[in-house]
Amino acid sequence: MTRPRLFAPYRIDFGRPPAGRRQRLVTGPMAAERYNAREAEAHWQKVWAEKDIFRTRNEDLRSKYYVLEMFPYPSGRIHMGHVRNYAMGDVVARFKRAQGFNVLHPMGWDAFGMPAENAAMANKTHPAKWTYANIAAMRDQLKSMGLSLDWSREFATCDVEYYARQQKLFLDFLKKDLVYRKLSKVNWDPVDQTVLANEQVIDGRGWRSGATVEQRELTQWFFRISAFSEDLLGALDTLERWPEKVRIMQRNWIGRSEGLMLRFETVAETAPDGAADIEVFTTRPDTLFGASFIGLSPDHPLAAKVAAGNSDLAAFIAECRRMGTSVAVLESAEKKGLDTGIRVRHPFVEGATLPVYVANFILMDYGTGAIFGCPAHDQRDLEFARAYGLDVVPVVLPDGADRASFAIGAEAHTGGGVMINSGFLDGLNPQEAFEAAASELENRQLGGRPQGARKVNFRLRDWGISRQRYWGCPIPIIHCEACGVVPVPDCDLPVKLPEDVTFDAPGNPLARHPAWSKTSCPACGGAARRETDTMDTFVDSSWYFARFTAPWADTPTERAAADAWLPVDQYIGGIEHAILHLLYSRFFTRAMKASGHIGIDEPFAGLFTQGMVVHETYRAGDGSWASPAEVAISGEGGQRRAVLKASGEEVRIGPLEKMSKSRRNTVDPSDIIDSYGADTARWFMLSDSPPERDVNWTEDGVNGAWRFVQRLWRLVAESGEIMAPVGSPPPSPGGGAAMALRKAAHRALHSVGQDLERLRFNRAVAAIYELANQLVADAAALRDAPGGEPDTAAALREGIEILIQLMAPMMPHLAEECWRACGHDTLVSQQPWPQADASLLVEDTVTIAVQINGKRRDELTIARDAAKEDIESAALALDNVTRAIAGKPVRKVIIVPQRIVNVVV
RNA sequence: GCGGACGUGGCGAAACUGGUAGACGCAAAGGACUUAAAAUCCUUCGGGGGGUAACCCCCGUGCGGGUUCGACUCCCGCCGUCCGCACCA
Repeated sequence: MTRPRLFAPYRIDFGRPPAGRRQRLVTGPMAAERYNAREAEAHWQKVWAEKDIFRTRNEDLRSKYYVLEMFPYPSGRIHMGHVRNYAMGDVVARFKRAQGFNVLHPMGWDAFGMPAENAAMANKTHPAKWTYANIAAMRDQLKSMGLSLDWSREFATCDVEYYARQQKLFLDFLKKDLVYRKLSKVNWDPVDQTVLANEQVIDGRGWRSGATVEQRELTQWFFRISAFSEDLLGALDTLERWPEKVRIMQRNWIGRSEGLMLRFETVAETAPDGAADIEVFTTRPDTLFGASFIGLSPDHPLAAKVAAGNSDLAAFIAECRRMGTSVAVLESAEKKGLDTGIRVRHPFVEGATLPVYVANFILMDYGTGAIFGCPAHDQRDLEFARAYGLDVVPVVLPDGADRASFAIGAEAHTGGGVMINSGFLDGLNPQEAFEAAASELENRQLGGRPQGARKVNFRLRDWGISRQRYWGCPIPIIHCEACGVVPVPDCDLPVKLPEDVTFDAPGNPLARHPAWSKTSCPACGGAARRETDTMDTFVDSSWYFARFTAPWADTPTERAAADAWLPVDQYIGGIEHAILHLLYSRFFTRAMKASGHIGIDEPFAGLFTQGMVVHETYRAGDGSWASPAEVAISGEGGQRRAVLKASGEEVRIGPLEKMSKSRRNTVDPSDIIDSYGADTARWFMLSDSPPERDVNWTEDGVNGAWRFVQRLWRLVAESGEIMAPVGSPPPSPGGGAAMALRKAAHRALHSVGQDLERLRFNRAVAAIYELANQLVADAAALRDAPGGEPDTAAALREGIEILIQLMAPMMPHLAEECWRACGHDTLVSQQPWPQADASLLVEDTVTIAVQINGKRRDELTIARDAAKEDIESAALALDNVTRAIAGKPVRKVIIVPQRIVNVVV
C-alpha cells in the first residue's frame, strides 16, 4: 500500500482538540502539516497486525522476558486505569523486545463473575452473550491503544477450554489433599445470595454488593492454602523485586506466631463429663503466674455443652452470634462474658484454680478457641478482668520500675522487663521465662500426654471457594447416596455449564436447573447429583499467567513451556490485589508444582503496583455530581471556576478522587484516543507522576502531551532536508556543536535506558523532553547556517534517530511515522535498542560548586581529572571566594573531585 | 490501637551511595508573528532585600533539635495526610 511520504502530508481532520486548531502549520520554511494521529495510528496498527510482529514463539531460543499486566474484567469499556496499566506494560514489552529478548506479552479476560448474572437479570441477556460482547468491545479499545500484545494467545476464563483445565487442576489438587470439604460457618451475602471469603468481607459488608453479611453454616469446598503457610511467608524474603509494602501486607496477613499449646486440667466436680481439660494457645507462657481466668469462644464446643444445661449461657451465646459478623460496630464493643462455673487448676501454683468464662472477644477459628487471660499484660484481658472484678497480678516488672509501687492501671504492660510474682521464673526476662515455662510444661504429663507443646500458629485460613452462582467454573464433583463425594473422572471433563438457565429468581440458577445436576455415579453407576457450586472467580485468575505460556494445550500447562517462561519477569497491576490475588497465585503455583503442572516456586519475580488515575470532582448546589465533559473551566488569575456548560450554573470544584462512576469524574479513554490519539494518552499517563503514585488527569496535561507529539513530528518533518541522509555515519570525535549534540543524544539514551529498566517512566519522559529541546534548537541553528555544517547535519540525524527510538516504547505510532519520515523502510518497533557510546557520556571538564562553610559561593569549571591541589588553588583564586573569605584564615579545604569544594574558615 | 508510606515553588515533580535544591512538564505573566484569534517562537517565573549594571546578600525541602566541612537525603522528638490490618491470645 502507498503511504503519504514526508512532504505529501495528510489531510487534516482532527475533530478535537478544539475546532480552532484545525489549521495548517505555516511557520517555518518547510510548512509541515500537523501529525494526524487518528490516521497514522490506524495505519501502523494495521501494519503491525499484517506483519504479525508481536506474535511470540515458544521455539525462539533468545533469552525470554515475560511481561504481564493484570488482565481486566470485561465490564464493557476500558477505563483510564487500564490505559495507565497497559501503557506501562507495553513500554516494558517494547523496550525488552528492542533489547533482544524474546518477549511474551499476552492478554486475556477475567470473565466469570457476578456482574454478568446481574446483567442477565436486568436485561434478559445470557451471561455468556453479555460477556463475549463486552470482550469484543474492549478488545477493540485495547487494540486502538497500539499495545504490542500477542493476541494469538488470548483467552477468557469463561472459555470452556480454560475452565476445563481448571477443573483438571481441581481434581489433581484433590488427589494431593490440597482440596477438602467441610461444614463451616460462612459469610453469606444476602444480596448476591452467595458465600464470600473472609477477604471479601470489608467492614462486615460484601465487597461487591455492599450488603451486610450474615453467618450461615454450609458444607463448602476449601483449598488448603494453610499447608503452605510457612513457605508462603518465608519465600516473601526471596521476592526482592516486589514492593516492600506488599510483602509486609502479606506477612501480616499470614500472621505467624510462635507459642505453646497448653492444657489446663479441669476440677472434676465443676466440669461436664468428658471435659478433663481445656486446651489453649498462648504466645505468653511466661505470664502464666499472672493468669486469672480461662476464656472460651462462644462457638467453643465446651461452651455449647455447658449451655445445654444453662439457659443464661445459651442466651449469651446466641447474643454473641447475632453480634457476630453483622457488626463492624464491634470496634468499640465491650468485653462481655459469663462464668461457666467450671474451674481449672493452675499448672504451677499448687491448689490454685481459675474460673472459666465464655467471652465475646475470643475467636473460635484462631488457635483452639480458648485462652488463658493474663490481665496485667494483655489489654483485652485487662478490660475483661476490670469488668468482672478478676485479679490483676503483674508478673513482668518494666525496666526501671519500682517493684514495691508498680501497679497496673488502665494500660496493660506488654513490653519487657523482669519476671516477678512468678515462682521459679522470678528474675528471668520474659524470653527466658517463655523457654523455662514451655520446657517445664512439655515435660509434665497430663492425662498421659505432655501438658504443653510448642506450636506455630498462623492467622491465614484455608480458602473457601464454593460459590452458589451460575457464572463460574463448575466444581467437578458428583454426590452419590451410596458412594458419597465422588470426583468426576478426568475423561468426563469438562463439566460444562448448561446454557438454558433462568435468572428470574435469586439463588443459584444451576441448583434449580431441572436436569443439569442429574447424573450417574462414576463409581457405582447409580443415580447421583452434580455439585452445583461453582468456584470463586479468584481461582480463575490464580493460574492464567501459566496458561498463557501454552494456551493451546489440552492439559492445564505444557510443562516445558511453563517452565521456560515462568516466572513472570514483570507483573504490573493495582495495589488492591496486594493480598488476595497475589497470595492465591502464589498458592496455586505451589499446588501446581505439587501436582506436576509446573516446576517453579514463585509466579512473579518482579511486581510493580501502579497508582490510580484521579480527577477533580464537580458538584452542583443540589449535591449532584457533574462529569468533566459537562463542565467548562475558566481560570482567571489562578482562581479556577467551573460552570455547567448546559445551564451556566456554577459547580464547586472538589478534591481529587479516584475516577469512579459514582462521582462521575471519569474520562473515557475512547474519547481521548479518538480526539488526541493513543500516543498522546499513553504519553500523558507516563509523564509527570511517578508510576507508583496517583496521577491526576487534567485537560491541560493532555493538551501538553498532544502539543509535544506535534512538536516531535514538526522537528522530524522539518529536519528532513537539513539532516544528513539515511545511513550517514555520525561525526567522529572533535569539538563544537556537533559533538555537543552527540553528547546530549547519548546522555539521553543512557539515562532513558536506565529509567525504563527501573520503570521510572516519568524520568524517561523528562530526559526525552530535554533531548527534543536540544534537537529543536540545533535544527534551527543548522537551518540558519549558510552552507550547512556536515558534521552537525550528521549529528542531527543520529540525534533524531535516537530520539525516535527512545520515544518508540511510549509513543509507538508516532515513532513509526517519524522513522518512516526519516527515510527508513523498516519498522522502528523491530529495531534493536541503540547503544550509548561510553566515550560520549563523560565530559572532559566538570563544573563543581565551591562552598564557604557549606554555603555555595561560586562554581568552578575544571578538567575532569584535575589534581586536588589544582582544584584547591583554582577554587581559592575565584573572586567570590576571596571576597567571602575576606582575609580570614582558611582552616580546612574539603575537596571531593568531580563533586564539590568546601572551604572552611 | 498496630504496621507502612508520604510531606520539596501556584501545580505534577527531579535531585545517583550525604556534595550547586527545584531538572522536565503544567499553569501564569510579558513580548514576537497575525487584520484578529488559534498555533508557533522568545523571555520571566521559590520568598525577601541591595545595586546603573555584570551581579551580590539573607531566608527556604512540614515543625523542633542533633550528627557532619556539608543534610531534601542520616539520627531523635513532634505535627499533618494517605493506605493496610484491626479483639489473631
